[in-house]
Amino acid sequence: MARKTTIHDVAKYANVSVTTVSLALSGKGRISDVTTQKINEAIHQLGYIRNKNAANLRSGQSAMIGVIVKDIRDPFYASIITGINEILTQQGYVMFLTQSGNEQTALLQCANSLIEQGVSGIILCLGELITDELKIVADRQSIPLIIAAQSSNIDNMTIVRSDNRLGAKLATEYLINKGHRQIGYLGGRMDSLTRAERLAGFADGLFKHGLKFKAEWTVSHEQPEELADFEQLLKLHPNISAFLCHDSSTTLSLMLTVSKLGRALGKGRMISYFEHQIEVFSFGTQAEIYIAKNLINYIDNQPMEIGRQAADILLQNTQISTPIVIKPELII
Amino acid sequence: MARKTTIHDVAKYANVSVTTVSLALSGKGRISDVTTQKINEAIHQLGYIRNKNAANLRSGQSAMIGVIVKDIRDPFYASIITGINEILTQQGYVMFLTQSGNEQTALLQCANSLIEQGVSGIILCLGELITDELKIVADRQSIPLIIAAQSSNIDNMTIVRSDNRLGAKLATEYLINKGHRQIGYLGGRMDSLTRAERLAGFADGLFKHGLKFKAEWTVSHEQPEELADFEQLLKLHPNISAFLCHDSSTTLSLMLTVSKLGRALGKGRMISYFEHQIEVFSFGTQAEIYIAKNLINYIDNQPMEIGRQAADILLQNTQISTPIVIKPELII
DNA sequence: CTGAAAGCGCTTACAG
DNA sequence: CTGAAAGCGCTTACAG
Repeated sequence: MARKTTIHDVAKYANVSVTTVSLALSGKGRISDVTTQKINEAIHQLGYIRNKNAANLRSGQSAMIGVIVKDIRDPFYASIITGINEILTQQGYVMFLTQSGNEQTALLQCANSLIEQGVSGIILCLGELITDELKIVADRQSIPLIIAAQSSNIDNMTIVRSDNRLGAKLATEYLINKGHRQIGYLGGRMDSLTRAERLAGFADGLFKHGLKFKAEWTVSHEQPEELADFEQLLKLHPNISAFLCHDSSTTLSLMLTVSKLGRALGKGRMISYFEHQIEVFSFGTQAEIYIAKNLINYIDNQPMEIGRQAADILLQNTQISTPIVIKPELII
Repeated sequence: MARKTTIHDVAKYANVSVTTVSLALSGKGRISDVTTQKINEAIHQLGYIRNKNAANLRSGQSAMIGVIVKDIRDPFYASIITGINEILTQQGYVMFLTQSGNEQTALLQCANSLIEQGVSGIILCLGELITDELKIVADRQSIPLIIAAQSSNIDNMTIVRSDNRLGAKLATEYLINKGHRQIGYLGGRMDSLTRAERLAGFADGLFKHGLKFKAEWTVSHEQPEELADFEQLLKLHPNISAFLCHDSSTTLSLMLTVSKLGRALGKGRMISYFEHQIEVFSFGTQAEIYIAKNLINYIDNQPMEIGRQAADILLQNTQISTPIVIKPELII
């Protein structure tokens, strides 16, 4: 291939000026139908593809959004990104994706790299990672930043997040309405903000129906001991008939434990095959496979919707100081 | 903020020419330590961030790679992308990510959008989607294309993929060596190439040990009936003592079925709590939660490695006609 | 090792 | 509705 075809080639081929071609391309000036036809024909014939680098440089705008995610393999983030992508594509934007991992320095490198590319905004999917330095860098370049998260206590930034508390409350009430009186909460790390919010919602639901929150019916997630802990809990409190599970992994562990003890997991519309049926309500995303199989009730935190809203707000360039809280959906 | 700081500001501040700054930035000319110091100081003081759009435009190069993925929520793809990202970041490249879904037109739009941005190569993670048109477009712009996939029968493009056949064979032999003689294969769609390759490997393993492949011990994945089908199979052939499962979703369905029938799932090092223990070997990625919990043996197709290799080859710009086949790893 | 200057491909007032 | 021309911020021969 010789030289790339440029807007000049198109102009010459279509017998118009470059201005006209440029205007037609961006849909700005009012160009006659005939001219538009000629230009399109030329573009097609020449296989012309517009050089956005040049366009961006000249116009000072970019239609590029950066996303920094801690780990795309986390289904919650994967869904957020799908939502972001949906809106960006729809609005003619493209997405730079960088993965930060847990390192603070890597995080800053990601941001720097995105800013060098000229993104006009950055969406952060970092869980509970600290973003103070990031904000300073972005502010200096006056690049808007927005956080998409499960939970957060950051208050000086625009943020879209889940309503963990409401989700837990609704699930708890569902279980209570089905007749469960002894309900436990399994999983999640002790220091997780998300877990704390959910426990609050769990308590909300219990209190509303005159039930008490019992710390001893709660097991946090300590990697190696989990299964043994669950087993002990089930043996110690055989009358617990339902559990809220922090995530799909916890749900699986519970399933294995229950099956090991010769009891069965139940769901409203499923038939029980064992005497002591235990009902589960899990937190999770649709992307998680066995949840998607329609076998377990779960609270969908709507990560795609979180992504969509975050992208929307960023593109509108509105500064919002109170968090946008996305309502969870009970999938029953 | 007034005007963005440019290379000229840096040059003025550091009392050198723009050439010198540019050279120092890209590490090309031999610049004295003193000068480099002055420049770095100026960059720091001014908060200068290089405009890559301008650099790309002028140099005709880009350090941007495009990725088109069918669905990031698929853990296999998510891991591939993590691998790609690792190499790109390491080499100073950035990644545009677009999600195509299943639509052919969306696919072309993604490609077009990436080319407009000036990517210097595109990695395709599209499963078994057809990419002929894509190739034509990319070729015309002389942009290298590379496929990262689970399986593939495309032969005119550079491709990095899993060795499904070997993985299935190794898993089968493992089960046989543990004493299993009646082994089934569950899950996967009938028309899946990946499934076909695995069945071939499954048969390889069986034949090698003088066992026969029995089609009736095989259930393909038909969404609504799966659980019932598994149950029927287990009842009809109670002597099947082990299964290869096509994916983690299938594994879960099997677990539920087994638990429902009052049997137990076993793994070498696990204790069996029921008389009829069934052993499972699943295909999957580390990202899949319950597999990661170390509860089930699985074949890791090394998607991150597939991503790494794909990125590596693309950056080296080498055309490779025979597929790069990544060896799977048995996680036991 | 450094400086002056051309030009990458586009957009955008400005004048017609 | 269209054209000539300046300039976005950088890189890169070229000459010193």
